[in-house]
Amino acid sequence: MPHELPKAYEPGAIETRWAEYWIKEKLFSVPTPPEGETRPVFTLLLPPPNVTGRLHMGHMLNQTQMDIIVRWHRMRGFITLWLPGTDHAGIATQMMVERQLAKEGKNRRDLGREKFIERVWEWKRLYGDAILDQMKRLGASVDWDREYFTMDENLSRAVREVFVRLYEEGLIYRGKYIVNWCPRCETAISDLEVKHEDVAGKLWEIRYPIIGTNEFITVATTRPETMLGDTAVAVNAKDERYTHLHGKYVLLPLMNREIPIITDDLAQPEFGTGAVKVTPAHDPNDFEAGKRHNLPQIDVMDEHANMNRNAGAYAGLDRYEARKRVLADLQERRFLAGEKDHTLALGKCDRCGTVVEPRLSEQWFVKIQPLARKAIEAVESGEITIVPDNYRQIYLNWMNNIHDWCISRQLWWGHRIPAWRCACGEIIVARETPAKCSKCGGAKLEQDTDVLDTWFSSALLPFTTLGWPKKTRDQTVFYPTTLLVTAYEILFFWVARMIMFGCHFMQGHEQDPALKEASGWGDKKNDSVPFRQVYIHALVRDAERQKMSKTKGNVIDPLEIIERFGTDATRFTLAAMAAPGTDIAFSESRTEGYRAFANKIWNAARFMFMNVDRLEASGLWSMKTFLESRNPGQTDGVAGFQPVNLEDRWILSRFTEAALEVNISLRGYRFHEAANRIYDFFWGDFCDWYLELIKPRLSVDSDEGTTSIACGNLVSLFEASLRMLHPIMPFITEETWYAIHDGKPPQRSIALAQYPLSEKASLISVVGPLKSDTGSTVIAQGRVAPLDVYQDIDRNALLEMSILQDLIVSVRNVRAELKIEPKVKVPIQLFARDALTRALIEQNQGAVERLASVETILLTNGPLVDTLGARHSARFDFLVIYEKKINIAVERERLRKELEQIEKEIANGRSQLENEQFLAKAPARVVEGIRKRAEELTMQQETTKNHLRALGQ
RNA sequence: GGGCGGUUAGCUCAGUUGGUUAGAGCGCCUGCCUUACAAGCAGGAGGUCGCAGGUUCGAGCCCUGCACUGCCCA
Repeated sequence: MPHELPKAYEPGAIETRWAEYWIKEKLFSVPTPPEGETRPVFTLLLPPPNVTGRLHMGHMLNQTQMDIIVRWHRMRGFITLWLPGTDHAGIATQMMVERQLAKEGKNRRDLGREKFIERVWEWKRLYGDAILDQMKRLGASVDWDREYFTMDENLSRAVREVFVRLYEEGLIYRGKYIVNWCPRCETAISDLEVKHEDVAGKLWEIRYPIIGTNEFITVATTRPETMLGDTAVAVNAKDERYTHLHGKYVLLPLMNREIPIITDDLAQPEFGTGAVKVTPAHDPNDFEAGKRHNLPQIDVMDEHANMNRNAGAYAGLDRYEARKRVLADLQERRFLAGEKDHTLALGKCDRCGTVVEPRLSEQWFVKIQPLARKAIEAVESGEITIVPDNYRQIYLNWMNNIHDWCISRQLWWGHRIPAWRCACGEIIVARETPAKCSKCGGAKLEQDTDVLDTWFSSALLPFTTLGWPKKTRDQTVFYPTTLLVTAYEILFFWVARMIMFGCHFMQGHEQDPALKEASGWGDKKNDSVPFRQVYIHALVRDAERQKMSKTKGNVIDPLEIIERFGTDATRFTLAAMAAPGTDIAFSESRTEGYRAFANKIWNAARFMFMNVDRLEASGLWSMKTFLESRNPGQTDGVAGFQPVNLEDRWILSRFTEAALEVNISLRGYRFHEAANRIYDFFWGDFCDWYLELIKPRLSVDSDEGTTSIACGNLVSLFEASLRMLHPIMPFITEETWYAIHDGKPPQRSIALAQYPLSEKASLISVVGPLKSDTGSTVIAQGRVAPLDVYQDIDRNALLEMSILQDLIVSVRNVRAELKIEPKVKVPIQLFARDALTRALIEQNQGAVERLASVETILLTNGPLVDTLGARHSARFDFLVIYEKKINIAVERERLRKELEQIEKEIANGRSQLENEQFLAKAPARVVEGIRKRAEELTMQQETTKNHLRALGQ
């Protein structure tokens, strides 16, 4: 069947078609594996995007990396479950809907709680799946049958269960404390949701008159308006300046309230005047001090950060207006002693940017220490590994300094706290709505109006998505999940909390031992952890390394990039730039380059099909017969390949090296290594050399056997290369793979075929470098592998081919120097220094002639004279026979520069070789290398000198 | 204030326990519409690896200090 492919690759239609096909066919759905299943398991939870979300570059990077790892595991034969879902995102979603209401001139209170929540659900139904639809365009191979939403009934029930259990265990408590309050969102937020920003502010000094004396004590503050709520002045007990004031009282200016001078470490002698005002209701440190000294708490602001009745004359004013008025009044009454510039770290609401107000209020908290202890242990003991490793310390530092977690939010959208208050004052925490009070029996119960922090529910997902609190087969198989891939930003928000909850609620859980062993986790002792590994990826920035943000307007829309360059090229860009631990400065020029790569693959496919079609038409070969004979569905290698010629042996070895290395790179989440390795192999080896070398064998002039072997080799190597590339570029590989199989492949998708050499690669352990003689491959340089892996690499073929390539490139180089017209073929004289090289060149004479535009090769029996157009190397000399038409002056200059370079290196090498210390201490391999290099250089030096002489110098 | 990272070609970045000649993509220069590919092919220029010391036979890599820069935490 003839293949009509357009000359340039057009990804658009192809990609959407396959994306739809994969979903329709449910290729990635994973039913619960039955008892007795022995295949290895790989489980990955998708960090649930917000229902308010639109796909951005961060998602795209995150999902590309997950999809690469997931597809790779699936092709390696793992039962591979990738669980997708979305997060209800309490504050964000509520804000969206409130904004929508505002356009109608309404607010949520106009609607009432119930109506409002209905409205949010409606909004979620309309817009909440937008991001999942966009995900489908990326080709993310998730199990859509298991898609969840954090407010689903089963997940909500699990949230209540967790809350009640923690409450019963004394790990959730309710209390009146200072929390971070956002006056705009009108809710408490956790420490993590406050972002600190250094701003230029003032430090004001205020004089408080001391009762019974003519003295004043001067306090320093950045927030003068809160003085209205002062209930003490603190000095340090060790500060001798104030010793005489211990036990005295001051009269609080503007309020005329008598408040004590207390001694407390809150006051640091070096800061300001050494005396500080104490406002227990408006500062967390003052709050603690207040408790130590039994001070009253006077709250002077309301939930909008406006001054309240307790602020006396200032009631009703906004906090900043109040500050101005307080300062003016203090000034007027001569209480203001000074004003200094001062930079302060201002806390702002992560969500809306409003300056956070420390507020005294009644909230629910998680007592975090007992949970943190287990979470620290899990990471310290290596039961969970974090990649890159430096995040491990960051995690542990945070975990060791953790504070109790405020989990109640004064919102309507979210999981409502399962606590009820009886008229008698009793608080009842229960899984189901209680009918009557457990203490007084009264039926007048009111549920807590607050909802839970969104992260509280998402922290449970690794087990609740697998059916918890029921004990399910899914849990036995898929828990702990294998990996978590996420950005650093949510290491604390989400990752840390999942670890805490996982270790707590899944304590005692055991994964199916056979599956655990098969999956490679047999050495792990703790199956309560939510995942075995965490991979933290970088941030995607714009080309100027700026963080992308809507306000800056530098957001790159991944869908727009996809439209222009294709999903495959975009994915490849992200993979190729994703060196662990480094942020990605996304540049379109790179994507353009990888679109060219896709085009290269496309055209290589065209070349293959062109030959296949031609040979089939002449009855010399049959794709169908060939494919059936090799049974490609059953192999992870290059089945049906017959290495008869040097180029065959060579490309097969290069493929083997590449595939082994790609597997090893993916194992370590080194996506950039894997991507570059495939790129170099496919373009640099396969297209640039192999295709060129086999062209003559594919031509009609060749005999039938030669042709059919060449064509079979071409097809089988191409097919295997597609499988190697598939995790990174799923679309173009699926398209061409289907074309190879004429629409009837052995599996329903290349995604279900086998990954090249993954099993062999898994035998290679990564240890220190064991440099080989040739140093030609990474495999040889850095890894230890059992012999049977090395046996697949034909070292002679690699060496021989490198000699040929060296010859061809050198001749091309000389041709360019001599300005020989590209079309003109020239004869060369060639002397081979050893028998191997001579035989090699004789056997591959045609290749050299064709690829280097050589007319004939005249083999000589002795070294060639040095003259223009000649080259000398360790293995051969050659001379291009051509009338010189070059610019003498330019050539001379070039040679002079070259000579300088050579002599510098010779001097370098000589000084090393004359150094006895070096000879004594350096490994023989290195010394030998330098010696060989020195010989070569001396020869080159001679040649270059001779050339210069020939030019009249 | 505390902690962590970065500084390598014009740009964006690789560089795996120190070892022969520091790489890639894009850009640039020269020449080619060579029957798969001009989104291509062939060739080329371009780097005192932030600065200053030190350890070592040998440093882009290890140590110390400095400069600039980014991020996180308080």
